[in-house]
Amino acid sequence: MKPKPTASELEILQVLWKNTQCTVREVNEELTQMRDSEVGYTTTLKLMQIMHEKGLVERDVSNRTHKYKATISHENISQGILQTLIDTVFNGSAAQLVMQALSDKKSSKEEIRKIKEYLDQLEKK
Amino acid sequence: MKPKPTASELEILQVLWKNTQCTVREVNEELTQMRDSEVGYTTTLKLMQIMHEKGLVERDVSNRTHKYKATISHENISQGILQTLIDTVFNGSAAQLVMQALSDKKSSKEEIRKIKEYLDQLEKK
DNA sequence: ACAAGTATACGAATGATTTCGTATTTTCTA
DNA sequence: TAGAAAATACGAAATCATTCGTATACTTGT
Repeated sequence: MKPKPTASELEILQVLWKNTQCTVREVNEELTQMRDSEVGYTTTLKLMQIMHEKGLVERDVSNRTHKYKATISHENISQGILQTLIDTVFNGSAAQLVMQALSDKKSSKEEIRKIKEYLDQLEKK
Repeated sequence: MKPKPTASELEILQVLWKNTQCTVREVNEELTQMRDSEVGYTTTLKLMQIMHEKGLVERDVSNRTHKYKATISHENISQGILQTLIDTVFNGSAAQLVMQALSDKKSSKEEIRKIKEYLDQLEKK
């Protein structure tokens, strides 16, 4: 089974999800921008190599400059993370997590409306 | 400021939140049960001592067998975790997290109704 | 063709978290 | 009251994640 990505790996996946396909340099530059600070190029490279070993990314090696793609979807990963969170922190109740997530939030009317719509759809099924 | 609990520390907080007050042994036994495997007693002890240094728990030392309590609420911690998650994985949108959390779930009618009610209240404000 | 620039590979330092062994003290019980 | 059982303290090993330095190879422009 594919191992859970670590925090740094998740950051990289973030970039890959946005761009479909990336070189190490592209990822490295995005990363440097995301954090406030410079990230060593070889640091990013190494991480992406490790992610490749773990099967979290695949790469096209046909050119000198390798191209990387995520092998798992955002949905997949975030579903896993949420499930873990629900199990370990919210006592198994998705509803509890949802309400907590919305509690302090100044969620816009717009957002709330969207969520309600979504719930209506769910109920139909 | 109080530091974010690590994964293991969170597990221990879990137990403390359920029981209000615990001895190391009680926590250790719960832990052993939660995971499938034996956890060394001194391992649990050490972790709880570290948590004490960090201010994540307080303890009553008046008896030989110390009693531990969490100093932070479940709400506090889970709010922080959710916020981080929203920022790093859900593009800043609480709504996105919420919908994902409910997506694959066979949330009961009952749960959905509760959430809707909650949303209504939110809108009023 | 060579110097500068850019790529990968990889080992190893650093740092943080987790686990455990051992010493010491206290309590209980036969 | 002596010995077994159970508790704390603490240092340090083991593990895991992150960062970086260096070697080496390929590409390009002059």
